[in-house]
Amino acid sequence: SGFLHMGHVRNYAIGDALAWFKRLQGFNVLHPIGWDSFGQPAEQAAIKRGVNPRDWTEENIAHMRGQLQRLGTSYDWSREIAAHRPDYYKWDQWFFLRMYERGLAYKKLSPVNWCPKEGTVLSNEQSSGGVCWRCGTAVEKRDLEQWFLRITDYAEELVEHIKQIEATWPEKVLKRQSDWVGRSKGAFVDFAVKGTKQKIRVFTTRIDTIYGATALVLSPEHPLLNELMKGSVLKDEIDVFGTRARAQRAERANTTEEEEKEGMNTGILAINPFNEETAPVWVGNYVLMEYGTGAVMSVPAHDERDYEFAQKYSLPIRRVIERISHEQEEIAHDPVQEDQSRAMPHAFTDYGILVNSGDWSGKLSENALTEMAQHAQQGSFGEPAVTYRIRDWGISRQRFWGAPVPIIYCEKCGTVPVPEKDLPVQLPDHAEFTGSGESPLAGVAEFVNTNCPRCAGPARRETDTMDTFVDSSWYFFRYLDPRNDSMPFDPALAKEWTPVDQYIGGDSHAVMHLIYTRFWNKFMRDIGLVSHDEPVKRLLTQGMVTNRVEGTDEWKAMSKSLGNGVDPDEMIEAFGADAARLFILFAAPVENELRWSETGIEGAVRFLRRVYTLVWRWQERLSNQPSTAGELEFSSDSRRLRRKTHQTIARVTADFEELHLNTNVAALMELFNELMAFNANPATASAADVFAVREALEALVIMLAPFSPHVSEEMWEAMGHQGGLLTSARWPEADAELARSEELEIPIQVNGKLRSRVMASPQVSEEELRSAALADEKIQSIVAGHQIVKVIVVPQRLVNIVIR
RNA sequence: GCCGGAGUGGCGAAAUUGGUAUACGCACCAGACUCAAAAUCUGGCGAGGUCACACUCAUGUCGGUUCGAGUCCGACCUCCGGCACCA
Repeated sequence: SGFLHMGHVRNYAIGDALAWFKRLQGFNVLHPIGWDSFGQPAEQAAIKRGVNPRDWTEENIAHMRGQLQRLGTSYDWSREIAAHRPDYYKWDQWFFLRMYERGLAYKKLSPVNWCPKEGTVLSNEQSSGGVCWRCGTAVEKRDLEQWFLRITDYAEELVEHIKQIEATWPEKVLKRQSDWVGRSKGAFVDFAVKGTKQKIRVFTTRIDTIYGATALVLSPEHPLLNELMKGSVLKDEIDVFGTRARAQRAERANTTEEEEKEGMNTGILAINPFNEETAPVWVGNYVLMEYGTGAVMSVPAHDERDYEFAQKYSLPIRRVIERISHEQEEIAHDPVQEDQSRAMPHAFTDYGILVNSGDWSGKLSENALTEMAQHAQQGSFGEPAVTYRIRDWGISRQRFWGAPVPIIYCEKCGTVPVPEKDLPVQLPDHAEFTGSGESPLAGVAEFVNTNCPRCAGPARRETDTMDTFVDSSWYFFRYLDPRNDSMPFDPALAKEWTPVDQYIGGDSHAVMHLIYTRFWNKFMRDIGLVSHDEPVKRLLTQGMVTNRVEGTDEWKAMSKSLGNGVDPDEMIEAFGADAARLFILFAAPVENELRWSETGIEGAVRFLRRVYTLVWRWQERLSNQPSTAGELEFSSDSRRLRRKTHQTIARVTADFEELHLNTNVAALMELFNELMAFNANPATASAADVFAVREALEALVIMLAPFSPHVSEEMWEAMGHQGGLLTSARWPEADAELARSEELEIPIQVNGKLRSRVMASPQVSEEELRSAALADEKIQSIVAGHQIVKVIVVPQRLVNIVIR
């Protein structure tokens, strides 16, 4: 939208710190940036202010690039890309054509999510919860002809491959994805319609309860309904019911309450293939056409919804599963008799023992799941089945500022894909922005009117553009090869560099971008562009940066509309980029919400200034040639400083791998505090003292560079590294020997309570430690008069004396 | 309702995965410097208790395991997030 906010700064500060760390360790790091520049903000600006979306976008990019550079981010700008440029979106179109060839991109008329405020169609992922992901407006359902991508073909893999990333992606993201794909195992069962040759197919995950099915319930939108009701006196009434149910469903799209269940008996009878009993066929507003087969068998005894429905309409409730009893004798009773007499206060949804179920009675219901599904298959009235909740990805958008769908409609030849040699299908320079809801491209005659690539006759272009999530589904692969004009990227480069080692973003994209990009990767694998299943090895979901909303107690993500945004440029102006970055990484763990605070950032300024001052105090001594440690005599104080230095290096190095950046900054502050406490005067310090100070300061400055690069670079130079940039320095290595403590303080507990401490050498034996503890004066006075039951000695850790 | 995650000082948060709870920072208090203020420096800072110690209590609540529990187990409470009739 043109301006960075502190949420961006946090994201980039995390990534930049990691890139610095890995480069200093000697790795070859690809650290790119680009612009997801198609989409609504540019189009809104065009509608409201009449500006050209392309100019507006380019200006914003220039501004944001400046902001990023002022923050000192270390991107490889030679790989910068932008989605709205033809050399990028050409490849969106190329991918679309590859999918079209394989039947993975298709057009169909279907009820789609329509945001009335934005005047466009949205995907299911973008209208999760019944509201538009951008503006929060309740979405409506409209029947429109739209382009879809067959993400459902990959539903199984999207669930299955979670195994490959579950150790390195946040659990909550994978959980949401897994729920979104919504795999459920069950069975299809065909119920014959009495007196016709028709069958009604239901999906159930509980085929074990089928002897308890006392009705079938169809969705009001079920396609068979019309045919079955032909000639029935109830037909008109059922139609009215269906229309009303649809209207009500649309109305409560954004409410949280469950709708009252309503239904109507159709008068049709269906036959349960397991027991040949007839069951009435109803229509019900709670049966979704979009899931399963749009028809369910109603088992009131063992399903809460069916129970509620049966209660309301007095349908019979037949219990067919009994709880497994722990008391042997209870099983011996005849459970059928007992159940029939007992009213059920609610549905029993657990597994148990089948009763009242023909030959299946007495079996464990859980085991019957597979057996009954196989039985249905053998009898040709059903089969085991897996269904998914995820729907195909609708990508048509009635917008100008996106990649045109590369399709041409010819009167003679029909739907014709644009030949690859004609890509990109370029956006025109100008269009009318009415905000009316129809794609602005439809009003651009020179765009719409074209010739058919097959017959050369007059033809019209598709005027919808693609969802911007198409652009972002594969962009990180383009960084590998940003100027390639014959392929999206060279597969050899992908093999070398991908999957992405570390991806950083918000968890708001859990079921949008992050699921699309996994899908896209699998498709790219299938056409031979990449060789791995998953695009991203490790994912970090950073927490939001929030600020108080003026006049309230609420902390919300910074945004223009709430007026609680903080401009990074103002922070840079007031405190400097280094302090802003340091504070944002220090204040909280990277995945936590971060509440913005100006007093916090002042603390970061203070720390940097103190380090800087210290470097200047020692500068003169440090610019001389360093001695080597071997020829020096270290005092106990300088050995202590060196110990802290090497302990800190070890700690920071390890914590960086886990992105525990807040504790890293704390560790650097501790090292600095140790340096301040080091009792040596720069004017008179011994060579050994200078060595220890140099070692500590060099380590400190190098390890500070990922957080605060500018001031670190300047301090590096002041320390005598003129001409040798910090970027070419090497990350320090911890010497385990020097990091080891010379003396340990061992806590002594009595009955688990801390009572005293003794000093001991790290080599002290268990026996020595035990006697030292017992010899301690304080311990003796506590223990006196008690019996010592035992003494627990944890080497190098503690002693616990148990007394009675 | 279902599924996740989290509860530690006034605040942001640490705790090597069962071994000295409260590191580091913010805020606050006192002192030094200053005519004064800011900045800077020094010291203090969980609660109770004490001149000061000692000691007692404290990681949402209650219980359990253990020599020892912020960490493990069980029950509960509160907050945050996700999903929403998915058969």
